[in-house]
Amino acid sequence: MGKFSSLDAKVAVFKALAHPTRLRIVQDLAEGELCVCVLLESFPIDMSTLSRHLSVLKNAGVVDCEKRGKNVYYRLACPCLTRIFDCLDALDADAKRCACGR
Amino acid sequence: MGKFSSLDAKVAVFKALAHPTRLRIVQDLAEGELCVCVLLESFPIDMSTLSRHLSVLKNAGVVDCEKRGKNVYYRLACPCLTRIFDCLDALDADAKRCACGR
DNA sequence: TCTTTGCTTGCGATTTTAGCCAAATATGCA
DNA sequence: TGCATATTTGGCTAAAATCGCAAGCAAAGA
Repeated sequence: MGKFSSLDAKVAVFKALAHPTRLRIVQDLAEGELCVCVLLESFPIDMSTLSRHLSVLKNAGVVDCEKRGKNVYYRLACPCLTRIFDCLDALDADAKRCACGR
Repeated sequence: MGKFSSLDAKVAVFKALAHPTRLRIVQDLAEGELCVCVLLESFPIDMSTLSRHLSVLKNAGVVDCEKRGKNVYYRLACPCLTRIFDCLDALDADAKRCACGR
């Protein structure tokens, strides 16, 4: 049984992505791993709030983290997750790739 | 500008999918359009609740609806949306398709 | 050991979402 | 026109999510 095979696991992934800050975090992490303090520079929010967003993403299986020295580095659990964005972008960018022709 | 190009539009899509009932509705509609009364048979919830879930999906641009006679028929706004599920399923079913090798 | 830095967690206040019931609306049929 | 059916909307309450502040904790360095 895969990580995202159950309905609830999928719901958790979508719920994790269903917040502007978390979605931007995921987009940032698509470029490569980042530590919390670096992420914090991109977001005008309290570090505790950022930390909670990261834990939502982690619990959903969207990201992993690793502590190295004083810092905690977050990365996408699977880079393939960005394909989800590709799906949406494809609908915008290239109607021909969309089977329904819209 | 496509329908899902902005961050907020993407968030709305994920938010719409971030509920077990709505996710199952989308899965059901992937097979083809259905009217509210038929959908209702699949879910042990109040019709008013179902109607609200459908309006969340509609406002996010995930589904469209059309009234024909006494019934309202819902369908996926774009069948391609099911590619989002394919993305997740691919991670479970076929590790080779996943660039990160997990 | 003591202090600083980086991050997480407990908590309370506020906002958002979900659910049901009841009322409103719209269509079709008698 | 009047009634039944199908769906949506208003109003309410309960539950969940969000946020910042303050406190806790672990690793690093003085």
